[in-house]
Amino acid sequence: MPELPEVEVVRSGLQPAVTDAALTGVEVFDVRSLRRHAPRGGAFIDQLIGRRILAAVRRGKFLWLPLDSDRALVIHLGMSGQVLLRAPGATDDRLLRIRLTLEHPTHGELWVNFVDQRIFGSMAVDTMVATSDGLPGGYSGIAPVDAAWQHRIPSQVAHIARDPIDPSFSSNAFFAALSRKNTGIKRALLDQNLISGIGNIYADEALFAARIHYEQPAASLSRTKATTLLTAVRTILERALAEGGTSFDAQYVNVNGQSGYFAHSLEAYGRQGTPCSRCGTLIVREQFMNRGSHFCPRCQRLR
DNA sequence: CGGAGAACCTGCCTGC
DNA sequence: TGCAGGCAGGTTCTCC
Repeated sequence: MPELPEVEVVRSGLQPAVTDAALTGVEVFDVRSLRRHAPRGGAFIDQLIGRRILAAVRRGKFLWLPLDSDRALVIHLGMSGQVLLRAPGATDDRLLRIRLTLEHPTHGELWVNFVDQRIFGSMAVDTMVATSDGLPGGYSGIAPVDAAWQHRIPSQVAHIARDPIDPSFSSNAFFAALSRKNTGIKRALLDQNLISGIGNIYADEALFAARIHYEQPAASLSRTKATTLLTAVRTILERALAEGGTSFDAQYVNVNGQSGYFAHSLEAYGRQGTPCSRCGTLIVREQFMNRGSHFCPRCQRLR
């Protein structure tokens, strides 16, 4: 479900609630939500109870809460995950998989409910490793300070590329990687090892804005065209973030259960059969990578 | 090794 | 009303 803007909305909502809080309770209702945690079960809880949360950090679609140990609690929302802040004693959310109980020094006790319909999402306790470039591991909303967690990253996130709104993202490295890729541009945009945070919605939106066909070979883009595309990606991600993300239904919500408004601004995704806002040609939907690709057949020609 | 497709899951909506 | 089929915002594994 969630791409960078939606995950960032969750991160920023979590940050004030969890920073400096102590983990006093962990309940796992479905161990399948620990699929990225090794080993499964007990050790997950043992490594969390009594620990203090230092921050809420995000790279691409991965979220983690560094702990006052050498580990972090890694959260991935998958296609349908939600993180909801609840008052203690609140009625269980439907499809509740994991619940954390926190004790915050000023806000008191709080429940963090991890809800996930399809169970592609997960929570995991993971060890932190140094970032390969020595730069901050991800975005935390906190200016760089001399804190060990800032220059580390959970081992299972280390292979994920920086995202395009990360100050340490390298445009040159991205362009170079594109030129080496022997595949279509949409596949490249969705490859989290090249650039992270982009999913099916924002890939279609960025390609529409840059007037590029989704199967255009990645290596065939000129430097100018690739720059246009990266600018479009950033513009769209930031606009979506400013509007609280894209919600089609109650599936994507922020930590308080509220929807985002960017769905009203979509130009291509889900708009098949309706006129292109630029030229009036009907937007087409094609099956691609087991999902839909939406584009204007006139503005976005394969060349 | 890189690239493409399958696999992992459940719930909801549509059409018969 | 019931049910089969299609669809869903992602990542990782396997096969070529």
